[in-house]
Amino acid sequence: MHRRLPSLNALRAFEAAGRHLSFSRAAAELHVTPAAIGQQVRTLESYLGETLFVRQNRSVELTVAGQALLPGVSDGFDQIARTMEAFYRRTVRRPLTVSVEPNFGAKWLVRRLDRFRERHPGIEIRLDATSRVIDFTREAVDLAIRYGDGNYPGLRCDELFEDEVFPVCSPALLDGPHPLVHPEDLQWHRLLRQDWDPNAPTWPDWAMWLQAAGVEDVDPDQGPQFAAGSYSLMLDAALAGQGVALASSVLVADDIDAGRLVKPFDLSMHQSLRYYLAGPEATADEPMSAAFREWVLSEAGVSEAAV
Amino acid sequence: MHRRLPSLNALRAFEAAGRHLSFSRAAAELHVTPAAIGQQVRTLESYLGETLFVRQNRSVELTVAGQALLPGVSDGFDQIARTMEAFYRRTVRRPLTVSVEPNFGAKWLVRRLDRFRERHPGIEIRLDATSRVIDFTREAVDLAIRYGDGNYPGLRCDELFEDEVFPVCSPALLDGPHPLVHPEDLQWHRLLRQDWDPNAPTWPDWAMWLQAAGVEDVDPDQGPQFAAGSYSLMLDAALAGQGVALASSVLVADDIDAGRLVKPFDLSMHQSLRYYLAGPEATADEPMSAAFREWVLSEAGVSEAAV
DNA sequence: TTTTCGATAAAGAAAAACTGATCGGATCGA
DNA sequence: TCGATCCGATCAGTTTTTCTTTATCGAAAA
Repeated sequence: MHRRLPSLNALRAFEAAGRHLSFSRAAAELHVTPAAIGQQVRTLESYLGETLFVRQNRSVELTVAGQALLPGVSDGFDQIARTMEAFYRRTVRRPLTVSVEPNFGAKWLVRRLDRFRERHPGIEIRLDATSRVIDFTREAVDLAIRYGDGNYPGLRCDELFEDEVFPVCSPALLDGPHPLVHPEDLQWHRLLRQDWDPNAPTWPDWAMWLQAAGVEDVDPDQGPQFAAGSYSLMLDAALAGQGVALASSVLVADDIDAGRLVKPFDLSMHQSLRYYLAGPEATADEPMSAAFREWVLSEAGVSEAAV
Repeated sequence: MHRRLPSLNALRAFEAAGRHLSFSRAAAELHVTPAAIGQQVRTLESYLGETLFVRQNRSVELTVAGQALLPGVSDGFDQIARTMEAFYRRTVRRPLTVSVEPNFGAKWLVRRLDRFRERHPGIEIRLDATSRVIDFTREAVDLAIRYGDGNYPGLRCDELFEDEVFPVCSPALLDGPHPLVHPEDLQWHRLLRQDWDPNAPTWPDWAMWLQAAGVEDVDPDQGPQFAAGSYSLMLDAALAGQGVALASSVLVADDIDAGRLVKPFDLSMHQSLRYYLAGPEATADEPMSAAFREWVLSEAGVSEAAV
């Protein structure tokens, strides 16, 4: 079977533009710029040797040739799209179960999952938020994201992030009666404190940070306390301007980017523990696991090759 | 209408591979390497989160998922391919008429036209071999390739080649009893001579070349003569080893590349006349004309931007 | 008249696709 | 049993394609 097909991307651009009778709307549908549509259409016209659109200044319409071409092409893409939809639905789809450290899941992963769904519409993710150690041989878990030292024998393990800990607060606190300029200024503010599960890896506490900062006249034991596992409550308090929290760089990155939180001092405490993605070697190359790993590493800004 | 389609190229690779049950044959069909097919299929599998082929060591077969996906996708591409074929056939297709200087047409253009057809299956070329001056307003000619000075007022004109003239002969003459090493050696060989139409642009003759080479004891008036317009007969004689011809670089480039002719001396006579592609400004941007111009310029090794 | 909207052009950047080389396991013939 | 061969996998590097960015243009709308 010999098919003489033009560039399929050009054909798709033409089809969308012809259906909408607008390069801009076609561009919106395909998530590209109108210029890209224009170029693709021109490529197709050059390939065919025939003008497909009459360009008016504020609109386009199909030429006779374009009208002749559009319906069949639309049908073809429809057919393919229907097949894909059926495939997404009909195939028995085992979800990919990812066990995720709860704070990381809430503050980092779930906000990005939409992008994964967009990229891999065939893969359904099932999240399991826990810090438990996973026994992959016994539990129906495909991958786990954990905070630790990366020493997980027998598992395929990829580093996601380094981590450091530093104070964060609402930007409102920078403007108040006692602006946070030097660490000493913390004496005027409440320190939001996190209790730690004695069995789990912990972060530095305020006493350690204040010592590293060389500050002596701030009481590390004043201010609201939050139970182990209530990290996000503590962050909510910080977001609400109720005090200054010691936070993990990974977990506040989004809030800082958005300007909801600020980092008043430069001093960070580097953590030897990091976030890792771990899973059994045996399933590491299955498409679902591989796709998730590749995606999460690229979201983490780590090219997989560099690991 | 919102379609969630994977990469269309990946889908096409999968379809071909599934139809042939072989990456190699799919690669042959799509004119790429098997490695490319393998990567495209892997991309699709990662997108879908599902293995589509079972790889055996010397063959592949479809998984259940692959079997579910293939028929619908095939149908879609078939539909598009049928539409394209119908479009190529049904649309009233005015051929693109290109008037071409006869020697250039024979020695350069026709050998390359297949590549144009492959790139633009919708455009039919009609060649008109003549050296006449074309009046585009009166004759049904879209473009012309001419040998001249590029001064064609009112026309869109692009330079194709510079030209130079030098002796060529069959490689057999290099090994004979009187090998061609220095211009003086020409005295042992026949000079193939071309008469010129007194009204047309001419090339240098042997007398001019011998003078430039500083050779005096070779008679420029001995050897077979060929009538104006019989340039290709003269070249055939040279190809057959019957003598040495004065040839244009453009018109013998292919024969020299293929080793059928050689250029025994370094001395070339530079020509101020060149090959040009010319056509009316008004139609220069029509898809057919633009496609031909772009193609012929790229074949000539001239990027259109540089003109 | 001025603004706005949609299309266009050129150039450079980003992403996708492909090649080429190498490896490795069946299968086939001797 | 041993090569030789075939087919696919993989990886790095490169080419090609595709896209964005920025600026411009002309008619329609305000």
